[in-house]
Amino acid sequence: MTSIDDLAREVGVSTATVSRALRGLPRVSEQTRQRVVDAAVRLGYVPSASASGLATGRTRTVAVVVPFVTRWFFATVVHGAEQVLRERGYDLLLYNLAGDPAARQRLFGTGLLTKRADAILVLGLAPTAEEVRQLRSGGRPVGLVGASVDGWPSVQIDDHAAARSAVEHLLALGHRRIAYVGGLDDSPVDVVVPTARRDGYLEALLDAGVEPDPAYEVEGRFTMAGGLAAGRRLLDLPEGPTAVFAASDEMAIGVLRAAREAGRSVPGDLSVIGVDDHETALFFDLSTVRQRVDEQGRTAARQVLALLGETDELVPERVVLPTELVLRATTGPPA
Amino acid sequence: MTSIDDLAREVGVSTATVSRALRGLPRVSEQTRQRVVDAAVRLGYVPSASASGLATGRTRTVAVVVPFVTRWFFATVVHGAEQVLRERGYDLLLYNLAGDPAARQRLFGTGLLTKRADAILVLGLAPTAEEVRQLRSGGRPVGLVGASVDGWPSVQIDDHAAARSAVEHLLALGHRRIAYVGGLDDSPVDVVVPTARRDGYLEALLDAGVEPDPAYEVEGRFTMAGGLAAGRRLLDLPEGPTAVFAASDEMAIGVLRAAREAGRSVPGDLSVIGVDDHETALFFDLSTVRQRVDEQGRTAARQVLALLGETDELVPERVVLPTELVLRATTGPPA
DNA sequence: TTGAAAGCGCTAACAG
DNA sequence: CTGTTAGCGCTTTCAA
Repeated sequence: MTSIDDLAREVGVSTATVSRALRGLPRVSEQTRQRVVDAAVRLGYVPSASASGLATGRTRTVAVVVPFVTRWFFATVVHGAEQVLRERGYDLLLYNLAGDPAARQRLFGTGLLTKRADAILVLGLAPTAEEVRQLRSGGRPVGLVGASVDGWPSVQIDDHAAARSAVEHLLALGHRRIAYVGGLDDSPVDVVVPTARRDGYLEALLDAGVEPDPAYEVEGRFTMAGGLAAGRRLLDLPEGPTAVFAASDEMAIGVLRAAREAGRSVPGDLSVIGVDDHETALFFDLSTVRQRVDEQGRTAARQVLALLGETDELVPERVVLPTELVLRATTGPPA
Repeated sequence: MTSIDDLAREVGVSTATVSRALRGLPRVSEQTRQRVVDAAVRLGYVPSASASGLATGRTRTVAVVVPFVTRWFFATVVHGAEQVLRERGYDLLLYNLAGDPAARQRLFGTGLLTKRADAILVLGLAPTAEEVRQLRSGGRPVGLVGASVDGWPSVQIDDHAAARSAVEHLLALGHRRIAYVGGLDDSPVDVVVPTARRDGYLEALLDAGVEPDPAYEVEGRFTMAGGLAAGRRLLDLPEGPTAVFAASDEMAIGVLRAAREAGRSVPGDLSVIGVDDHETALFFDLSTVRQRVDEQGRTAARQVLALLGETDELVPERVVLPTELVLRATTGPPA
């Protein structure tokens, strides 16, 4: 492992000069810079992140906290964020809660994140007041995806409007018995998104003069399996819905499966619409509300980089990305 | 940010004692340890990773290199690895190649990884001889998932056998015109897995006395979209296959879609089988060859941790995890 | 334009 | 059982 000293000795300059040369700072002659760079390549020199981190107090690392890496949505946001971070030479430290509340507490409760990263990106989590306090005390920029907190940058879609547009589509088709499959549970995650989508659903119904039926609100845990279970429950109802709005495509796909199991035709007997435009939605011909997922990651990364002074771009503090109704084959008029 | 000095002063001991106490080293009285720990909690002390990294030469971080985070398979392996790393107090640095060959070269070519992490996990990539040399020169443990290199720990399935079992199933059903959808392209990734699966496919055919037809080998890029395109091509053939073995479930799902588009019934007109037992496979009733994906991540993590001296477990150097034929509704006898 | 030197916060001998 | 001390490999004044 060649160190800056080796390199300095090799070139015959001081370590200070090497440091300046390699980081493109002024006050180094073009000629020396060239010699330093050449030698660095020749010796395969790579600066120690620990050493420069210790000296500068910055690690050139961003911590990304995600509820579940295995979910397409979060993986895609991570992908987007990674790309722009990498461009600026930042590394990405991944913290996967995997649905474990203890992990969440450990992570936010201790100053861990703050010590290890220059900035923190929190995905799909609405930090509690206490967590906000703890994160704030760390003094590092924090960016949010899918939630927002005063004074912090955030990226999200208008969940309320997205839900409304889906439900309004179903209403326009003539449906009145419309169910909602979402995540209302007390899982460690996703507390704000499902709530907003449910509110949008309820509001659209009320505006259309349709009385919401509590039996039509079912837990789907944001997974296909959860959607399947939810779909079964709904189809077992004495007077079941003619249409289902699922707060995510994965749940919608589960509902589709339940319909098939029950021998109901889609959209003849049951219309189904989701949210996301998940990779698989196309393959199920699923109607959905599309959102640009990797763009959310990219934007969030840009926001914190801006706060770190890494870019001159003006990145708005609170970004709300548009959604788009995508009609495919799973929605149609009721029988 | 309270430092070890602050803490030492607070408790009235030396920094050395604080360091020992907090790391659970011997040669500290239980009483002092308690006082140190209490004070640490009270002051919210968290050691600086940069400082201890610099002092020890170890960062308590593992770098994980993945071709595509957004693919379910890799996200799931990362999830598995993350869990066991976290247990031992290791952080995970994520490097997503996202299919960019330049990124791959930058990553392996410079000593970056080696400097930043105590160990490296490479997923779904068969390192070139040059890359092996470079990684080896870093002197850090390297673990592989989905490939293997002499002297390095690895976890994989027997791709050859997995493919054979799928194809033998199709043969047993009476199919003779069996196509292969895989990844044969020169993408930066997956060079070994698709090849092994294709070989298994060919061998199974030959053993059964079936002459392989080159027109039946189609590129699917390991994506649903690629599988769709592949399926279309196969179904357009004058004398198309009666069965398709896709090297991944995602491609198999694409083929299913192509069949539906073309009005072919599955498995009546076309049988389809994949590999993975992807989350979505159940929902498509897809026959497949199941592999335990997160277990691959867990095992790989354990292997490098063992090499780092973090565990007493005996972890075999080369692990081959079993696969299992899962028969659902997309395979049946030819018409 | 360059160099000397003092840290950054922690660990690891070595003494005591 | 505890403290002193010398680094780890960089960055950053301050001088030259």
